[in-house]
Amino acid sequence: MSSFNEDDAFEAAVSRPSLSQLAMQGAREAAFGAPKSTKYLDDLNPAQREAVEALEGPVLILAGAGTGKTKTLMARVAHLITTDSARENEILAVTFTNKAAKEMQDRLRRTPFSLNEPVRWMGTFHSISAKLLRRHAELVGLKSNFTILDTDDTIRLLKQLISAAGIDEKRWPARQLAGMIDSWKNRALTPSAVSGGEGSEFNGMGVKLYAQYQERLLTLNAVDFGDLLLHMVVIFQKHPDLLAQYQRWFKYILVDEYQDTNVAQYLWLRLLAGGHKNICCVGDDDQSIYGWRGAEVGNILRFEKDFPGAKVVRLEQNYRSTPHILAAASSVIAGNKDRLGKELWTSETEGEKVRLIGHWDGEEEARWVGEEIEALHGGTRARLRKYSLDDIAILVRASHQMRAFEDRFLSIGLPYRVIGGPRFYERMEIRDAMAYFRIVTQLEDDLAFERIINTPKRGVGDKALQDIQITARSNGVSLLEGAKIAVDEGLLKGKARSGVAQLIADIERWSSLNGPRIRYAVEEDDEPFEEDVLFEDERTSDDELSVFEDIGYFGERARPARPKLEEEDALVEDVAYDPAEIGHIELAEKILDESGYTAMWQNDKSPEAPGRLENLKELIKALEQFDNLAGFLEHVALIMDNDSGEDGEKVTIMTLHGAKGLEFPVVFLPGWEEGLFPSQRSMDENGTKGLEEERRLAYVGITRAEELCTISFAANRRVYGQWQSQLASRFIDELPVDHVDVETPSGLYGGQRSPATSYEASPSTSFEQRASKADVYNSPGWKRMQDRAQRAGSPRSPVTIDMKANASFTLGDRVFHKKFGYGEVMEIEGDKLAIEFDRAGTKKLVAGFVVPADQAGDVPF
DNA sequence: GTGGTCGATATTTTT
DNA sequence: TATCGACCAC
Repeated sequence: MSSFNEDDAFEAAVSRPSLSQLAMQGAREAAFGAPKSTKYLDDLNPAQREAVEALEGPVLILAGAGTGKTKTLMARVAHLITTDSARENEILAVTFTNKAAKEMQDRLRRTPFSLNEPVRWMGTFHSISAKLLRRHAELVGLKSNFTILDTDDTIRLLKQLISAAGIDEKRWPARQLAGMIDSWKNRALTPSAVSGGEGSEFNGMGVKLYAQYQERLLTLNAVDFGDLLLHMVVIFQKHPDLLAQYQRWFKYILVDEYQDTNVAQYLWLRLLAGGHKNICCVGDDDQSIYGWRGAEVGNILRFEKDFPGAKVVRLEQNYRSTPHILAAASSVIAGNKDRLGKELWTSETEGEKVRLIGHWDGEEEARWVGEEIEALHGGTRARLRKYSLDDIAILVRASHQMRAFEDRFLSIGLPYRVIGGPRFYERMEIRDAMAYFRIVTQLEDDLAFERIINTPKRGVGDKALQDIQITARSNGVSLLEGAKIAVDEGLLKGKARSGVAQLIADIERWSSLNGPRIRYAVEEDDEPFEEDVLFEDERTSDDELSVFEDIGYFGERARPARPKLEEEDALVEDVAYDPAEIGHIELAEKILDESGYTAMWQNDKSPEAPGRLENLKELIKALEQFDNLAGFLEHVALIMDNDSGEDGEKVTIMTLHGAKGLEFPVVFLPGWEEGLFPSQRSMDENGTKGLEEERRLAYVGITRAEELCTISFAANRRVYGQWQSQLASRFIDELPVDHVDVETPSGLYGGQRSPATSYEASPSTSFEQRASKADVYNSPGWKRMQDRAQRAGSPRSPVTIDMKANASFTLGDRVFHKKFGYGEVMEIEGDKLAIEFDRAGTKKLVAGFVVPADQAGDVPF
């Protein structure tokens, strides 16, 4: 099989070989196949190249921030394929987030070499595990069409178990139990493996409840996120023959962000890499910030022991940030003891120093940042270029810090986007809609049924629900069946009865319309062990296979729901359409309409309602990319795609955690105060380990910046409504003085910001010397600000008025704001409005951010 | 079964 | 200070 290789064609065209050469080449190609181009190696630096070319055996790539990690990884994939070491299909590439997986796919597409087929086993630990578990579900007592529960489902389930166990839910919240179970699963502990001491936590019932929970999941034919991995680890451990097949299949394994792996993931990898040991892990111990979530930095620190003879390659040349920014980051991270050691460097020489500034309070800080952003955006900052708002990010330690910025930006009319809030699929309306889809797709999905039985209101309360649950349990059937019996036997009365009866009829009708029940051929080589590799006893039986096919769990690669009669569809066997079937998109709309769910939000007057309807529309739109509801549900269970098509330039506000892996020309790092950052709680709960993780967070924050990094802190901050005076963070003392400019605080009622004056460090400071909070506290600007503050009294921020154009509202107008809802205009001051919101109180806003009440739903951000 | 009030509570977050 | 959940009154 010869394939056209673009690179070769390109080279041939450029070098213009003679006809005879061409003929020779043709002959050679016919005999040996086209010579493979390794152009992707050309723009790698020596370290990257070394990492790419070390194909065999265990390799650890220690890739500092901004050192071309993804590029290197993808060049490695290219190299594996070009050197015929593996086919696309035999490479397992694992990431943590879908975003990272997607980025790899994109990157791979841009790598100069040509794929013969897609690299299919590239995805998150969870999505790959789900794919594997669907094949082998029966080995852990599940059916292949199991449901993947999210955190919310889990908590509701645990609540039931806790109250059934007669435990006071108040003292022992389900959340806490969920956290414990999760951490057990993160450590690959099945109930029987949990140690006695730990298991008797949670009022002595910890493990018992864990075991009960697992049983319940099995009867529900459901798994939680942790199970996806844990079940696979258990399967691999119990079935060495099966494991051996996968070991043989996945010839090369690549792992991204290895420092974030937990024990279960580590075992998962170790098992799969156990045969050939061709495992290449990329990571940065300095960016391990998920210890609290079960990540074990130990995994990366121990790599060489786990895989003797491992090759370790360090990527230290940074292509992202200026030298000052790198110096600051290096200087801070040097404070950590447990490190593999790495020093970032750059060939760049130019750049602004890291800016450090103290403010009087949090609002002042937000005000200053707002003004800075306007200046940067306007291009009026000396020595600096003009920036798009998209170039600018504010990275905070805790999400509550975002508020000050949101409030401020709202009132000066600076567009921003908050990343990280509730994820799309976590929103109430999305989950409700999904629950409808779930019950229709799987009539036994009790949790889904429970969720929607009274949404919208059908007069079904706790009592009615309980009756149904009892009926279902005593008959050993699903809730839906139980409900049917309860209706038939007259156990339900009045409203509840008619409501439930209607719902049951609806669900059955929708379900009958749910399709399409296409049988589509699984593409050749899509999965290991089709035909040739599959051992006879492991072959999925025809029955089971048809389950997959019917519900479309191979849906990602499946053909369109109603394939047109094109040639390739000749592969589709046995296409059976029921003429009564409607497409899944229409069905979804039908369900939401007929259930009254859409109407419920249309009649809702709360500020969120229009947004929720909007989200539902997006949900429907998202369906277009799938062939059927089942395939879609799988996607949503595992993916948080929050990329709602945003319009216009916006400043990004997000947490430091959320910023890992991203980069911005301009970064603001506010709130560097003891207790807040480093977080007091982190230090209290995890001591030095906690502090080191906080420090790594600081490192991550600084290294996000390409051109300009501004660190700030406030002397006073409102914490839970109480004013507290704050001390500048110890991390500030760890900044290298020669790479930092101390800016003059504008101070209380300062209004005008003084021009960027570089604070001259005392002559005795050497290159290695650290900056100090004292530099700020002793700066003339700080003293001036303190004086003013003392004269003015309590800490509070001035309100500046920006006179921007337009908007015509009259006193008393009813208006709508996306965040605050409906309200009435009470005051007008230029283009600024004071609005008394029905629910959110009185706010001052720029007129551009509200619309007349009758145009709700069409508000700028 | 719904709506209101009161009190406890308060990082970081992916799948 | 703000939010969420539980409990109580209609």
